[in-house]
Amino acid sequence: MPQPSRKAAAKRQPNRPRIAPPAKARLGRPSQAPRATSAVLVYETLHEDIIALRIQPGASLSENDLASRYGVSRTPVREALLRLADEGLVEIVPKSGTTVSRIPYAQLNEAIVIRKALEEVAVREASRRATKSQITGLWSLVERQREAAKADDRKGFHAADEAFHAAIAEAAGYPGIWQLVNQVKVQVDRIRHLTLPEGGRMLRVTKEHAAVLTAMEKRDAERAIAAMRSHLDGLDHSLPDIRRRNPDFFVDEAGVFLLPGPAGRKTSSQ
Amino acid sequence: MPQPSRKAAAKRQPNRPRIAPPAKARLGRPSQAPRATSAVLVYETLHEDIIALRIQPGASLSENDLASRYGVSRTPVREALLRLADEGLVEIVPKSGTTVSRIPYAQLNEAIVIRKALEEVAVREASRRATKSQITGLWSLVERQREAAKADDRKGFHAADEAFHAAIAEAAGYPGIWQLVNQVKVQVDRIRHLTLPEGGRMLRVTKEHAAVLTAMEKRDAERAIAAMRSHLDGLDHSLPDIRRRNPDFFVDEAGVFLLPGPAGRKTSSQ
DNA sequence: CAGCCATATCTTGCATACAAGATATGGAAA
DNA sequence: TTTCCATATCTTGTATGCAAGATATGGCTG
Repeated sequence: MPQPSRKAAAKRQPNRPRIAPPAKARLGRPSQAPRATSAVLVYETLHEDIIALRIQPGASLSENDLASRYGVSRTPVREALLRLADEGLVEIVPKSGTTVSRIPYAQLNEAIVIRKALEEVAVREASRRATKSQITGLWSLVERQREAAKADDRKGFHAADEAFHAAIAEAAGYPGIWQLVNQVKVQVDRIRHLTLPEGGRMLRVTKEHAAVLTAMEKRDAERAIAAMRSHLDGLDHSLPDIRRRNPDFFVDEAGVFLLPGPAGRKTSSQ
Repeated sequence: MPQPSRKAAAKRQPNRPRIAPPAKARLGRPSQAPRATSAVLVYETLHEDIIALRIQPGASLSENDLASRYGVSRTPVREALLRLADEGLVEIVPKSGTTVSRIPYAQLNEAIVIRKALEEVAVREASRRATKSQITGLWSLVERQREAAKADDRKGFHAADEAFHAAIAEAAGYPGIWQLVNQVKVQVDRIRHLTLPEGGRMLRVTKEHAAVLTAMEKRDAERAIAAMRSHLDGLDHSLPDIRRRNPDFFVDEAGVFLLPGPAGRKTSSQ
C-alpha cells in the first residue's frame, strides 16, 4: 500500500516542488546544528541523566510527570522520549507506561566488537591521511588528558578521551564513524558510571592513547591498530564484576519472561 | 542544568519505582515488535517511498498535506517525520518547511567503508561459529536468489540479497551488525533505484554470494572476508555516472550556501 | 481468610487549536 | 519598469483535550 488514500487531499494543489535549499550533510545521528526546540532540550537533559545513571535503569517515566518537571507540555516530552526509545534508552509500552531501559548485558559484547571494528578503520585511515596539524592536535588532547588524570578530574578526562577518538575519526576523513560509535556505545557508557574509581586507570588510558598516536605519527598503521585494539580491550574485563554488584540494572537478553496467562491469570511474578 | 525546575512537580508523590517488566533487547534501530501505531505506519510508508525514490530528493513535504493524505492528524505524521530526520532522510527547518534530503554524495564512500568494516567482522565470526543448519539456510537463500535472477525478479532478488547478509550477521552472533548496516546504507539504497537494469548483474551478485558462502563453509575466514569485500566493492563504481545523470538528487557536502545577510537584507539568492 | 471482580485511575495515542516565525505575494512608490 | 515593503499565507512548535487500553485498588463473595 504505497500510495495512501487521498481522502481529503485536494487542498493545496500548487504543491510546488520548490527547489529546497541544499541539504546539510549527515550520516548517523545528530546534526551539526540541532534545532533549538524545547523538545531537544528535554531530550538532551534526559539523555544525560540516563547515561549518567542519575535515572536508574528500570525506573518508570511518565510523560505527565516529566512535562510538569520541565515546565512544558506533553508534546515535546513525548518527542524526546520517542528519540530515546529509538536509541534503546527507554522502552515505551503503548497504553501502559514508559521505563528506562535496563542495560542489555548480552549486547555489550557486540557493541564493543562493533566499536573495535569501526575504530580500527578510522585508525588505519588516519595513520595514512592525518596531517601534521592534526597529529599535533591529537598530542594536545593526550596532554590535556594527562593533566586531567593528574588532577583527578574524571569529567575532564572523559571529555578529552572522547575528543581524542573523535579527532582520529576526523583525521581519517570519516567523521561519521565516531557518530556511529557514539550511538553504539550508549549502553556501555552507562556502565562507566558503575566502575569504582580505580587508581591508575586514567594514567594507563593516557599512555595507551599515546601509544596509538605514536604509531600513527610514524605512519605505522598496523601498530596503531594493534594499540587501539588493546586499548579498547580494557573495557570488557570488568563487566561481569559490575553486573554482579548491580544485578537489577541489567537484563540478559531480549527477555520476554512470561507471556500473560491465557485468560488474564496473574502469575504474580517478581 | 541537569535538574530542571521543579515548577509544578509535586503532583503524584508516590513515584513508585515499580520494578518494570524486563526489557526487550535492542542495539541499533528497530525493535522486534514495533508498536503498531498510526505513526509507525506513516513512518514505514514514507520510508519506503523515499528509499524507492517515489518521492524525489528535494521535494517539499508538509505535515498538513501528509496528514490529509494519510487521513490522520498532524501528530503521528510529525512523529514519523522526526524519525526520518534522525535517519537523515528528511530535513526539518524549524518554522519554514520539511524537505526530502538530497543524497549526500560525499558521505556515500564513508557509508560503504563502514559497511565493509562491519560485514567483514560478521563474516569472520560467522565463518567460525556458523552451524550446519545456518550454512544450509544460507545456501537456500543463494538458491532463491538464483531463481529470482533467472526470473528477472528484481524485487525478490533484492529481498533475498538482504536476507543473505542479515543471515550472516545472525550466524555470527552479531545481529546488531546488520541493523547498523541497514541504518548506514540508507542513502546508498536510494541510489540503487537509479541504476539501469544491467544484464548479468543479478547472476554475478549471486555468484559472489556463493563464493563467500563456499569459503565460510570451509571455515576459511580470510577467504570469505576477501570475497565479501570484493562483493561490496561492486557498489561504488557506478556512482559518478549515476550522479552525472541525476545531478539534482545529490549534494556535495554539508552545504550552507550563504548565510542570511547581517541586517535581514535579502540577498535574493536564486 | 482467600480469591475474584468491578471500578477508579493512570498510562500513552491521537486530534485539534493556537502561537510565532518564515516565505511568498501583491501593491505602492520611485 | 523596477524596487521595496506591508501583508497574507503557510510553515513548524507547542499546548490541551479526548479516547482507549492497561494497571492497581478496594470491596465483595465464597
